[in-house]
Amino acid sequence: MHPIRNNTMSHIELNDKKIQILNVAERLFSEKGFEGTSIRDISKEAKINIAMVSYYFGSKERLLEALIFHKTVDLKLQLENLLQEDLEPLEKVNKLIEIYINRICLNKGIYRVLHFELYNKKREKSLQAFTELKKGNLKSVESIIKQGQALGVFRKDVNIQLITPTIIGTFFHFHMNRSFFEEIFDLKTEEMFNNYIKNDLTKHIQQTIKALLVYEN
Amino acid sequence: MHPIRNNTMSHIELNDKKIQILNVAERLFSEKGFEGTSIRDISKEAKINIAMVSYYFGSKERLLEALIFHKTVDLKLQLENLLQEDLEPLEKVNKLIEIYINRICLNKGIYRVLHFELYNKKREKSLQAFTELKKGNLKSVESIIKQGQALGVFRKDVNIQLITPTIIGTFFHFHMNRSFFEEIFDLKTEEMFNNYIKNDLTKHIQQTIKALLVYEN
DNA sequence: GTTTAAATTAAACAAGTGTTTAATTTTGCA
DNA sequence: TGCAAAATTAAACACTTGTTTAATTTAAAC
Repeated sequence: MHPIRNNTMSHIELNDKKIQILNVAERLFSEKGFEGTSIRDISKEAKINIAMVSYYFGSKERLLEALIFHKTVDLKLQLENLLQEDLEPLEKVNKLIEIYINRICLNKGIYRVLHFELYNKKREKSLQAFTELKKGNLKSVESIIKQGQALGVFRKDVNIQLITPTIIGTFFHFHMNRSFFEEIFDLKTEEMFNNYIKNDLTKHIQQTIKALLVYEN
Repeated sequence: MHPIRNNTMSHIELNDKKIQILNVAERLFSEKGFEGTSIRDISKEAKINIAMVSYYFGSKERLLEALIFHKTVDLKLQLENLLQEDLEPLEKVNKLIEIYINRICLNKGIYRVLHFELYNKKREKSLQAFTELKKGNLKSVESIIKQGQALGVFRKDVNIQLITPTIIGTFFHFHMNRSFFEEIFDLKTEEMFNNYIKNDLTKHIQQTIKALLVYEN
């Protein structure tokens, strides 16, 4: 009768209505935080009954788990594909940066949620899945850089594990202080803001990482 | 009778009990978020009556405002002092990075709160104060870099406004994914974690910014 | 010691929370 | 068409939320 009681998260099937709920939840969680968003908010915007969230996902907590799972499954693949491509090391790194920015741009909401709601260690389950994802990503980045080092293009005294923080961190900080940068760069429209990211911010990050990787004392 | 009704935030005097409340609030807001922290949580940990928060600060919202104001007033000065120091451009930049990291380390809590709770634009008042703070900081950074450019030490095609996001963003991303980095770097104790920041992470950021600023094609 | 204001308290307030229930409607299949 | 499972609903549940009230205690000034 009840579709998911005593079920594990990864086996929940996603019909249209569930995906609709997840999308609304993503936006609201990202805008107002997990605690700041009520199930009534979600059901109102998704135009469903309050009970449907519990009916479909079991609880608000498990809705969050389902959301994180749903939005991160395909991220891993994209980086692994990049590994196989036949590109020069620096081109690969630049493409890596573009992929990161693009991915996070497309999923702004969930990344905000991931960072904010997984910071306190209580949500063990979601956190573990997220950690595994990051480990996989780090491996991909590692082998791209080591390829460049083996070819003598990249210097070897860089802290590879800290390159991702610089890429994502720069982008994220820009995003988290959006209204500030909108003001100082005079980015009046959504389009102008996105264009700034696509051109200037991406270029800055690529320039930074390139300098770090190829600069000789 | 009531000490603060119809009063503006900046004029609230801070006695010991208020500061105690602010400190507890900072920790809890940072751990569980603004919405995730109840006044009862705060009053319990601060060992005061629930009504005292409203009595002292007027409301939970104004408690947050007071917290932000209280914790950011002296940040501006530190950067302005650095400007006056007689150092080589690169030394100045390195010291700038150390100041940033140190400041945020000392005030981890409030910076988390600032980023998370000020992201949605509803809290106009606190947001504006924060924006002014960032503008001032940017000015300091700008003139440090321009000094280096005038001396011919730094290249001129860097996006100065995006340097702070790289510094703070890298550090913040590291902090927000603390448990992940604790795992991959095997940082078992608080001390080891702080040492990693003080040595490796700081070095990485300094190395990155140096490369960006002095690298020639 | 009395008085007056401030500090502190327990209790109550209305509103909002996540979740469950039980009844009803819709759906898919025989 | 009939029937059983699934989907959907409104209502109620117990609980927590931020805030206010009114009473009491503490502190300071005269």
